[in-house]
Amino acid sequence: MEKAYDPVQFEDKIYQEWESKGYFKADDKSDKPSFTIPMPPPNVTGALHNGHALFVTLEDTLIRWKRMSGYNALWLPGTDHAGIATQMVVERELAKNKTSRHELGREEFIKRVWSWKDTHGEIIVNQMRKLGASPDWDRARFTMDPGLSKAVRLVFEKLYNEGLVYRGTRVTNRCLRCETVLSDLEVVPTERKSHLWHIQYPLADGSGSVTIATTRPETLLGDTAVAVHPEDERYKALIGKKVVLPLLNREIPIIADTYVDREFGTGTLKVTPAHDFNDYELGKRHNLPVISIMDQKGILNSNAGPYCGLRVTVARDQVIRDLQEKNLLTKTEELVQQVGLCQRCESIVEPMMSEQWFMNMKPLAEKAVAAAKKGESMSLTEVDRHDDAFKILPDTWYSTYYHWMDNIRDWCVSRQLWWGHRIPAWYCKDCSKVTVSSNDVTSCQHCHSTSVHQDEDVLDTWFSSGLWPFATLGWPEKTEAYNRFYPSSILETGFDILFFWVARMLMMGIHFNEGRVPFKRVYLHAMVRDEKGQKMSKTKGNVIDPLDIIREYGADAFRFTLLSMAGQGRDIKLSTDRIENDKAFCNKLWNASRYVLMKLGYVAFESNAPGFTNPEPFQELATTEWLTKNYSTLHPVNQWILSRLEKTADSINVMLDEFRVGEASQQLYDFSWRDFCDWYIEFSKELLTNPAYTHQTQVCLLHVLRSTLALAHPFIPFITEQIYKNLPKLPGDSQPLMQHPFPRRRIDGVCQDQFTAANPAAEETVMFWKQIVERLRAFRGENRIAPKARPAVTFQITTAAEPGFALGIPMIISLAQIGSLTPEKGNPAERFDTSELNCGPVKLFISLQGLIDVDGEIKRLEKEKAKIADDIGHSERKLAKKEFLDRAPQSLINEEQGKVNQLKLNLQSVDQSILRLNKMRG
RNA sequence: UGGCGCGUAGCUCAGUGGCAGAGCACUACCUUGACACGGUAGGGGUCGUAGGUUCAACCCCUAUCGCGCCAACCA
Repeated sequence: MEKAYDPVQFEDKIYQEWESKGYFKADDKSDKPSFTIPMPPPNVTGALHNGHALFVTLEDTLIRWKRMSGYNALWLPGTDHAGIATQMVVERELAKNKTSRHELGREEFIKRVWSWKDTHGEIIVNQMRKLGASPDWDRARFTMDPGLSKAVRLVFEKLYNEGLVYRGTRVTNRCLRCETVLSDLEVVPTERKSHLWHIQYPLADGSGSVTIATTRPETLLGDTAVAVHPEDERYKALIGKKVVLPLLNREIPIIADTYVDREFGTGTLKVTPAHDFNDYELGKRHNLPVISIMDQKGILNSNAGPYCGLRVTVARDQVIRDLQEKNLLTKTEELVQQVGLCQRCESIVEPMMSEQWFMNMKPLAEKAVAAAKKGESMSLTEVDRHDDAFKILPDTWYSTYYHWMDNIRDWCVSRQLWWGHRIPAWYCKDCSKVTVSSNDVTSCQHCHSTSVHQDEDVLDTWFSSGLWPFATLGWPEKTEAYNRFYPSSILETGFDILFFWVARMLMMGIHFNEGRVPFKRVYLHAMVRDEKGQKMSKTKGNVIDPLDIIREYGADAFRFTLLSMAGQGRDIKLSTDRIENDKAFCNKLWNASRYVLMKLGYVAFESNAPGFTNPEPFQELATTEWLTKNYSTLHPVNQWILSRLEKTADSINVMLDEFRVGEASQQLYDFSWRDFCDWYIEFSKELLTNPAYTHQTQVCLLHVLRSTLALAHPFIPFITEQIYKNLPKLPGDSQPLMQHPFPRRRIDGVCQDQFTAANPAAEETVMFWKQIVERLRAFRGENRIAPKARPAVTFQITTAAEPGFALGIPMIISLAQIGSLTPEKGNPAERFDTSELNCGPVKLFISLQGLIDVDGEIKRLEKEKAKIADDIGHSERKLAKKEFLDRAPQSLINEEQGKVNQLKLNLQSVDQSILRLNKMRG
């Protein structure tokens, strides 16, 4: 094994091995239980960013864990065609070459996008490999694959026939830059400084005027009414009268509607049904005409009279100038207004009338809510058994989910783009009716005319991603894969696409799979931010490139950082400090492994390495069998580490199941570093010198190391696999670590550990020894006893604690770096050069022999005395309270009393020490 | 405006109704044959604020302040 941990040396090599040997593959015919994660398909345009790194790491950890736990694990990868995003990127490329999609024409443009996809679509996929991702690459799907395209068309047709998809004309959000309509979700409300213009509308009868306040003066050209609140005393008399629309001189009515807020502006509202969602509803209630004043590109049309041909923004300035000239603009206020921006290009979204395809979501949403409610009331294991229920973790997201679902609005699914699934609807030139079909249509189903042409629009990208969990498995065919892997087990993704994607998959999945949910659990992770908590963006220049991180720290360290910071529902502030530390963790594991190998005599590190001889060659023994057979003969330290290992494995299994990944990583870290490295390895150095324990300790070292590597493998797969390769092979060891059984308690038959390792007695014993070591070390530290000094220590022990203490003596001597630890024979109170330490049932007497700074030690003891006195006071006050004695549980009272007794003993010891030291000082 | 989350050591965060924890950073010492990407010891917090419930509150309740996110029809 190489002396230095250098991830670059082996990560790629190991990955190639895994992949080429087919270890990532799921099996359609396996009789193992299935476990499925549909991978959120990244956009083909994308390069790997930290958000991807997070989901890849989380999902890879889960899938590796389940795979090792004996499941037929399928992680189904793929990519998304990402309609607008990809079209935008390719258009930008075209612009660089001074051309445009319009110049190329639709067919040629789409060809270009496909070729772009072919050259760029694999980039991100390969970057995932760098992270160690282990999906079944052979099953990779693309949202515009023939199979998925077929599913999309079929779903559209079915929904149309069910009346859930329909064509309608209404106000929609239109991005003028992208030249398409958008769904509500794709419009990002953003605050921005604007003005509130007060405009006078003269009454038609000449009896005065009404002043309205608006942020969109140019839309007055499309006004079809002025609205006031029916109970507004100021305007009551005007209801039913008419005003003359400034600049156009059209007469429009004054209507009354409670929607109007009397407090805002002037309390009167101009109504422009064609260019405002609320005005549209208002107009519908009052049968107002709808006048569109602009075309789809935002150029004013003939309805705008003299402003025809102007861009909206230009028209606004012109309208304001003209109103000013006519003295109709009475006031201009500053105000902060919310405007909708296009999610993709951040240009202002213009609400305008257009004819689009919509999907009625209510009926589907109701079923998706029912499945959530059902799952919410169940335990995790329970929900896994019901196909009509699912669970959301962390559960704080339920309320958000319900709120959105309960208030769901129809979804505008058509887009005026070229890149995407073309809508399978054909219009007849003769009877002008529409034919919707999943198959290409050559004649009108109504009049049989062959004069038909397909809808020019494509579907919203999310329409196809909504089918992802089942369309990728071959739906509508009931393929073997479909039967085995639907419903999938876990859908893991960022909360930012809960509505865009997760909710839609649930609705579509339940609707098209006989009421069976697409996944049993939804895991939502936090967003990766920079170390200041800001969103990473290229413009801010705070982007940390995951590939740079991997190059510098290795994929494992990066993964471990992401996992340990993936606290639930919170931002992840990524900083390189943290990654550095996790690389140190990997390094620690690496070196601990080298130590174990060295002590097994498996490799010699130095020419003068102490030659531990192997009583039996390790190739010939199975550690678990050996341990099972010899468990009762194991030294408490060996039993202790096996016990710690088992507990850790157990809680890691529980935590991973509950998606408490951060806590699971913490457990792994603490066990590996604190228990295994800091204590067990140190203990083992002493144990190995005793021939009685050498062999069993070697077996334990090997067993614990192997188990730790297995436990850590889902988190940090590369380094663990690499170390594993260097370990002695046991009988039956022909597989790589990634196929090794995951350590766990014997709950489901997958366990390989046959001995019962949970051992509270051994844990207690070793804990006691550790405490003594820590007391002694602290004593040394505080008294500045020279590191090389080896003070002699004697002890007195209670008879209850005596049995077994002898076994701990060499351990304590070794770890506390003392000269000796022997039973106290004389009366230490008579020796001035001895300090006394109280450690529960053991009293330690340390021969100081001029080793210490007497004044310093007295000072320390005084401080300790004060602390103990303080603690005694605290406890005694507590015990003196009648209410406490009456109400607190007896066990607690006993515990408190016991504590006081112990503290008093400690106080005595301290007093004794002070006394002696004072005498010593003379 | 509503919903949710967060405010704990200098920083990043755990945490449980029973005298505050970890990692990093900091200080001192240690180059001990796995590891200086290391070891040992140490300093540091009235757990946002104010009330309440309780024998006991960082934890439960109420109010309040600050930060963040999400959903919203106030032009």
